[in-house]
Amino acid sequence: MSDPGNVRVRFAPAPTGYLHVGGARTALFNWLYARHHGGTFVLRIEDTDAARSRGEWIVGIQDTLRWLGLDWDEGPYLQGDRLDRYAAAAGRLLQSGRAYECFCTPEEVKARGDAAMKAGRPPGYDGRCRDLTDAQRAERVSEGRPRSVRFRTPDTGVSTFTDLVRGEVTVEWSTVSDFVIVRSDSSPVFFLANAVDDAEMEITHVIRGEDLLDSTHRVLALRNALGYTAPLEFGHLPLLVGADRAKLSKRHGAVALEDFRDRGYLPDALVNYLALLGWAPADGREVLTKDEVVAEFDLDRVTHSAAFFDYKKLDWLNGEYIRALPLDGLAAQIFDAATARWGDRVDPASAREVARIGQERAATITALVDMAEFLFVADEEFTPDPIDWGDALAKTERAAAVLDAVIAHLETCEWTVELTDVRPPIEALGIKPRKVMPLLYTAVEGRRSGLPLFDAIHLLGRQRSVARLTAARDRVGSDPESPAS
RNA sequence: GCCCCCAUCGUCUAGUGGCCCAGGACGCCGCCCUUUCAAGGCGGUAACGGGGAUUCGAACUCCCCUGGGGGCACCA
Repeated sequence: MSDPGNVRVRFAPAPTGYLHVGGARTALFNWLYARHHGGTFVLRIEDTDAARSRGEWIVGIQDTLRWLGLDWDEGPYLQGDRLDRYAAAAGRLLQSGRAYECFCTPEEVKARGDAAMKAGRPPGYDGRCRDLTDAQRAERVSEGRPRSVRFRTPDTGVSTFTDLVRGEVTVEWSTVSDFVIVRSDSSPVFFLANAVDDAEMEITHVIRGEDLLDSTHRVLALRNALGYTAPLEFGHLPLLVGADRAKLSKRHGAVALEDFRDRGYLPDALVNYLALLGWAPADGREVLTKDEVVAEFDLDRVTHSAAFFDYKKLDWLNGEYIRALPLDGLAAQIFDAATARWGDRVDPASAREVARIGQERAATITALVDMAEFLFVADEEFTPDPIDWGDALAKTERAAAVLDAVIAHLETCEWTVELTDVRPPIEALGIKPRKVMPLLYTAVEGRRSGLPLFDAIHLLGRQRSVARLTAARDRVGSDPESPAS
């Protein structure tokens, strides 16, 4: 649109776990950037860490992206299929002297790094193998020492690049130590594979988390050493943080996207919410369709500071989406979710009624299904929440009389929603209906809140409703008289 | 420890020198509506971290401090 060039972006997750909100947000922003600019969205799986990568995660990540509606135009490319390219690139770097063989073990490097840090020096690689002679190298090889390849970073000067969201970022090369690009088992490390792939896949814009900001200098140096000259721009997104303001990670409150699906969130609502984390449209709208976000999205409106994932706001937004859903669609979702829980006790017509009656009141699909539990659960398994029941009973005067009156009414009334309104018989006792509602809700629906009571009773049917109220009446009777009266 | 990034209501944000004694949204509080609870309507509470500098004038520019975060792996 505003940039008709051939934008090519990629989402490049490591298949070392499920996709969490941070990763999903990165994927989304890449997708948005591609769609806004009419570009190409590439999916690339960075599985160069064989020890941690798992095939099932490769599948899981794709499932999640599909669920969110983030379709990719190319890929998934697996780095595991491209190892020869990385080896060739490493060979070139070795050849040109931009990289060198390193015979230090990870343990040695770590130990020396720790010692350096204690002594107040930078903990990075100390350059021990930087300038080995041929003879020294031969000696180490003959000793059978492990051999990795390290990239030689410049000794002096500065590295500067212009970040699309943050502006100019500069670092002194003296603070960037040499880093491994090929492991001693000859597998490539992230930096190498990343640089090679971004070049060969003709990526034009790298959009990723701010935790990768510092590594950009290394990637740029690598690209340079490899002779890649095509322009590549970077944009670093603010991190998503937990309640403690620390980066979200799997062991730190990061929730798998699948959990959102299981908990009844709508993908469009989640996408909408995620888009608002670090970005806002110029006009301040909060509820936006994907197309609207695509139309407005660009990196120059991405914010700079970390954002906290606020479930309260997501709940509100998800509720907006549920309320906006066509009844048929909501009914189908309720039916599916309820069937998953109660099997063939669930019928489409009832599910549709639940959807119709509950649509206005639920924040999530799951919450709505929970409201239908009283209806679909087997009668012998129906147990009112003991806490709700106790609270309601304690606050209800003349509970026994109320229940008797309601039961009598329901046993004889015509079975319409209008007539399952149980207020008249309660009023006839000289009691305000609102005072006894919690008790009746709990008796019929098992909890103090849920679907509107008269609809619930009507849906449940005369026999089941009366049975539950009678059971409640029995419980009251066994109490040593209504406590509050 | 060193390097980098960041800094507006509790939270997500608008704001790019005067329109801002700072706007919106979520949350929270109150009222209304009402079949308890929600939803909805109305109203309210609440922020430019501190100090300098530039300027007739700073939330917006610069510097310092403070605070927060990230990075410094044969993880990505």
